[in-house]
Amino acid sequence: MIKKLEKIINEAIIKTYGRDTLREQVEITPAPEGMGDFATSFPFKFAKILHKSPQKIAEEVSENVKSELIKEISIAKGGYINFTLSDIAYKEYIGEIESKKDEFFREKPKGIKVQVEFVSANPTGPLHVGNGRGGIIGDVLANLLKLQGFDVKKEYYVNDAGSKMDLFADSITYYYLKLCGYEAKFPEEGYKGEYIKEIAEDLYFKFKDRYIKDGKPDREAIKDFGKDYMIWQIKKSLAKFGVFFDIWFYESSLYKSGEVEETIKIFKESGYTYEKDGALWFKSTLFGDDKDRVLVRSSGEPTYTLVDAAYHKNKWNRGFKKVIDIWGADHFGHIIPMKALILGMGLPKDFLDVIIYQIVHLYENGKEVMMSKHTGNFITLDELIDEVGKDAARFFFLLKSADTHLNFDLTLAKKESMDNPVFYVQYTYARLLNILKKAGEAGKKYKGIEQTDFSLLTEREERNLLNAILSVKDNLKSIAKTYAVNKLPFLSIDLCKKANAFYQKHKVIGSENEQERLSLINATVIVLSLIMDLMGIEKKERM
RNA sequence: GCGCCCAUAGCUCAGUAGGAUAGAGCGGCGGAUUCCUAAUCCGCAGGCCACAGGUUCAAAUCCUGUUGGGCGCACCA
Repeated sequence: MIKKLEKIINEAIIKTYGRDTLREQVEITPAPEGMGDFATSFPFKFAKILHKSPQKIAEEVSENVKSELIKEISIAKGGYINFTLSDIAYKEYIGEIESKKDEFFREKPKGIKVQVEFVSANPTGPLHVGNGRGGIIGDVLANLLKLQGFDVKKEYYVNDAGSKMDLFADSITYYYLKLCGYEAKFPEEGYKGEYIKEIAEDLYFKFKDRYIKDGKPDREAIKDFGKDYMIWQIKKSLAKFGVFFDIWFYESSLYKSGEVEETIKIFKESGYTYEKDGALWFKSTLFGDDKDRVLVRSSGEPTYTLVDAAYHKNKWNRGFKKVIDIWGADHFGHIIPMKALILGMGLPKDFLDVIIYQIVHLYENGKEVMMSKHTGNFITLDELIDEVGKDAARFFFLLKSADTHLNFDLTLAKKESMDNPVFYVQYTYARLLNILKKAGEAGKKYKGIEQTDFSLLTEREERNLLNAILSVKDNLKSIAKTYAVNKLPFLSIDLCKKANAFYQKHKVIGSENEQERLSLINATVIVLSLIMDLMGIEKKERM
């Protein structure tokens, strides 16, 4: 609806001043209470350019606004223009929602392949709560981008080739050797969690001492076993969390396919490399980095940096035009080098967007719970979901914008889980649905949009709810554009507040404007259902 | 030291790409239920938007500096 109003205003501006160079300056926002339905403040912006007062501009332009969608137009506070919408505007809009349902909010396929890569935690341990935060941001963003018509794929990058994996294998080996009756020494900096022991026990249970030959453990085989075990665990946790990936991409596959070697060649041929101290360096300072980066170590081993470059080249080769990587704050330092690598390989500058989410701090009984895979002292995502439930966990993670720290108070979450806003939204949904159900049972027939007259809905609560619905499509578009998925729960809460305010004060069934109110509630249910689907929150028919 | 993120009500946080009187939840106080789900609603109290300057008709929002908290600055991943 906002888009439509913008168009109407722009036409009026052209008609008034004969030019449209100011087009982008026009913004339509919801009007403050009691000042109509929507508003714009563009006359202030035009004042300097046109050498006229905002008041005058508002007057001149509003005289040229001619649209059946607008019932009333008024000027306030020296230059704001406020609109009151006509019955036709509501009828058209609500009518479309009624007939097309979710599809009304879906944009036409753009034919653009977009990849969202997230979680991508090393398969050296269970997912922790921070991975949950990345998981929900990625999952919901993917949903949102799909709605906007992009061809979206969700991908998990499995780092199964680095030195961390060796350490992981050696940690398992320690317990495995002991189970097989050998002496063993726990590796320095090894992974200490209880799960390491469990993997070793599982390995021993299944294969006894098959992976020890002449007292020497088969590191690769143990690594593979541990990796598969961990990935299986991770997939289970994600499923419980409602997160599913289209593609599981293995780092090791880049070695096998020769793409790592290929990438070295690309960089060497680009002329952006040099040899120093026996290593191959990339001149990333040419692309805004503050130091050059090593691609191949003096030992001949490729660095993580190089492999990541190969990985992103691979993404490009698969036809993605846009790649969104979602990383924890600890990877912050990698953004600039990564973008430099993209440019160094000759890929477009806007190919990669990175979303950084800040650390999740867990609190229990007022004290912070320290989390580290190395000490083994951490709360897993699994445990969190068991404590507060999938819906609450998703909603809570989603609620804060990615770039602010998230304090998750477990004690509070456990104690007050029934006060969690997710229940508010689910309850409201069930309640509204019940009206439609009751109306059906009572034999109340909805006669269709043509038989409704929204100008009859003049109560404050009715207008607020109607206008909130009219903004949703534009809201979703702008949220997708800025990747600000944290606004989704707020959007749903806002809608619910308005719905509940209406519900509390006015009856639907048997009321004078029953037709119009049924239409309003029906549209609210459709919109709320859509937003809950986007967030991956379960819709309950009764609570 | 350098770079980035954060600082808004007692607590947890929003603040729609500079706009009208800065909002919500929780907590506190006071109300509402013969009626579609009270897991609800309405009202009151609570603010130097960290601090100091600047830009603008207009700043919580943009710029500069200061303070406090966090993250990053590897031939780790």
